[in-house]
Amino acid sequence: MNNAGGRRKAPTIHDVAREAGVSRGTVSRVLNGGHYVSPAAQEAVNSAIRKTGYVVNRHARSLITGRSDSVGFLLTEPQERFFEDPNFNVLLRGCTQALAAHDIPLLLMLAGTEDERRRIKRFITAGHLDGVLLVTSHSADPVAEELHKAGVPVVQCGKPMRSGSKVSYVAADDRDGARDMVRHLLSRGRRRIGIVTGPPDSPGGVDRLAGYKEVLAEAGIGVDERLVISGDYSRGSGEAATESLLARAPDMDAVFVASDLMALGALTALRRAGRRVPEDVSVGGFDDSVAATEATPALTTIRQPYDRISAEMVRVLLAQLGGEDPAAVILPTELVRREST
Amino acid sequence: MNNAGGRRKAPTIHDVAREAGVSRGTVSRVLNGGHYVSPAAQEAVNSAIRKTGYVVNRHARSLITGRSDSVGFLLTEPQERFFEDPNFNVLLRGCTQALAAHDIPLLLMLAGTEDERRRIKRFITAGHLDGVLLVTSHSADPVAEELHKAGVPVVQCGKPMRSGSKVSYVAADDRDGARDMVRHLLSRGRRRIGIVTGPPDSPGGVDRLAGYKEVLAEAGIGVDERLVISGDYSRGSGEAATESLLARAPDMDAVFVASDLMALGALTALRRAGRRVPEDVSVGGFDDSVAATEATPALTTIRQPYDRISAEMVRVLLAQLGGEDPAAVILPTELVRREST
DNA sequence: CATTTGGTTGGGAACGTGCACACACGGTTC
DNA sequence: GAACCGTGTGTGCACGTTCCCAACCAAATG
Repeated sequence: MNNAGGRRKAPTIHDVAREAGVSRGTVSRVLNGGHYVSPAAQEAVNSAIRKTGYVVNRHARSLITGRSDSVGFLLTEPQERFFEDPNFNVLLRGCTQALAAHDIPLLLMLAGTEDERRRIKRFITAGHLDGVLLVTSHSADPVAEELHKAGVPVVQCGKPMRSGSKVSYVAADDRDGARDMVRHLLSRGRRRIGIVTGPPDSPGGVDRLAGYKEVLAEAGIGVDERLVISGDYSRGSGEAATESLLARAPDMDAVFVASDLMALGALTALRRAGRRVPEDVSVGGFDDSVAATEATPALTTIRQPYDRISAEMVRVLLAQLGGEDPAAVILPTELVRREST
Repeated sequence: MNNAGGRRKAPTIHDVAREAGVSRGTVSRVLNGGHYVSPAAQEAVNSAIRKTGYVVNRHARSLITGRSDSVGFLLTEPQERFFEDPNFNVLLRGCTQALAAHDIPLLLMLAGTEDERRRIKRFITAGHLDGVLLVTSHSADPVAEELHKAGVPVVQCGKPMRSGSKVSYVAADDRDGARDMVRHLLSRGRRRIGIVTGPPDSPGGVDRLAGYKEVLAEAGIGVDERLVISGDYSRGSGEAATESLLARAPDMDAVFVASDLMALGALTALRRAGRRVPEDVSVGGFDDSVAATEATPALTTIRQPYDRISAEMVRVLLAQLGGEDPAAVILPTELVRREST
């Protein structure tokens, strides 16, 4: 406590070594696993660390190991979606927490513009990130493939479109979730079931549509193409798409909307058209974001286990840093019944 | 470890020097400002940098300078609010972008639990963060003061409660915003104006209440304490508070709610009570978050310039890193008229 | 008793950078 | 001719850590 405002300089591994009466090498060994260290030395070093308040200098460590012990959270979304979609928050928070448990800081990087991407690529190739957690909705995004090719461990949230890709990913079971929802709507006596699916170039769009068609076929109901339309996951597109559906098939008695945010738009469109939910038209969403509980009526939806998704993303990434091969993880979804069906 | 893609090791300042036919020192000088370097050498170095694709190694630099050239974004909110409140997103994104322009990475750190705080404090005192951007709603938070005392540059979002504090902050003009809103409600012919303010230990609560009282006094209308209640900024608390107001003062013809999120709750409570908005009761919010535009009816609200707030937070922090004194910045608000008044 | 073995320890070298310092240069001034 | 300039350039060292290697020791083996 010598200088008032100024930060006094931190104790180094050298100070700890002197305090414990051992060499720097021994302290380093205690720090990194404690192999080949006698119990006595171990204890001496640990108490010296406590006494001096020593914290390892990550920069010096990184310099020699070549690792940075930090991870990037890369968001390739256009800004509007980042504002709008509460799911990103849940994901971001989950990843931050899971990494914190391993003492790994998370660097947030926005990669919306080409300029931002260039800067990030420079940063990564300079070795300042051990790995990257990638979040994007239009998962045909080439960035994952590029980074992977460059030898950077990547884990993507959501299934990549290109099936040949060897990039790790963690995703919910879109197809199965869609099946559950459509079966549920059938069980409520609905037969003219519409769908607002995601973009045709996103697996969320393709797989949810596939599940929908599968169950209808199973039930002996053919797919009426007038009941099928796609949106871009934004609220506004859900509203417009539902309007189109109503115009094309006025007898529609249910609609499965491939995201909660779009489902909010669907509710607006239905209200404006004078249809009551769920009496006239049932509405099913997808995600179980906060939007679902806050909607009136509260949305029946398919819960994506975002907390588990983020935890798995971190787990897979760390495994990959440890030398394991890329992996794909698909997590089960769950139907959450509320008021809209 | 040369894996499949094979990351070849990055070129160093030494490679650049050899390529340019100069010494490491000269390259370093070009990198850091370019003083005392001849135009010829400057040009040779720059083209060598381009040719080799050299990127400065931040770890080596940090090791010797003692700076880390990175900034922490500290969130001391309990998790629910982080999920719920879209304003955090805007702030986080704005700060990330503003920092990226200076090539400074942002490290996201959650400081909800005591354990997380300890870990963060260790991280900071180890010198791995040059400064901290702090976001918290209950701004009596001691963390800002603690970090400041420890000599860490801090910029807080929102006015600190303790008036003696020397911590930098950037905030919107709460009091003036509240004045604008109440004047607006008066101009719409309302006279029994209620208020759901923020927690009494937050400046958002105190100052907005002060502005409310001020304008009522100005207009010759006394403050009816039955029309005054406080919430905690959550949607649920807005709903409950509005219910209480209606019970205590059934003749209320307007309510100024100190956050958009709480205003959504107020709309719910009013709808349930059979009051039409804005015919029977006008509702004014605060923030102008996405929630305001998406509500039905769309909320009249006080716009907090979050984009400018984040930009100013970064500006003030960088200035402080450059040796300037802590500063307080108060930004003007703006009334945004929509359907709810 | 000499030698090997295996756990344990210390010391030197390196990682890539910035900074202090020394030095070169041609032109003044004393 | 020596001592000073100011600008431009190269060199050695330090930053705090990990890694490698040699040295040590006690116990086990020949």
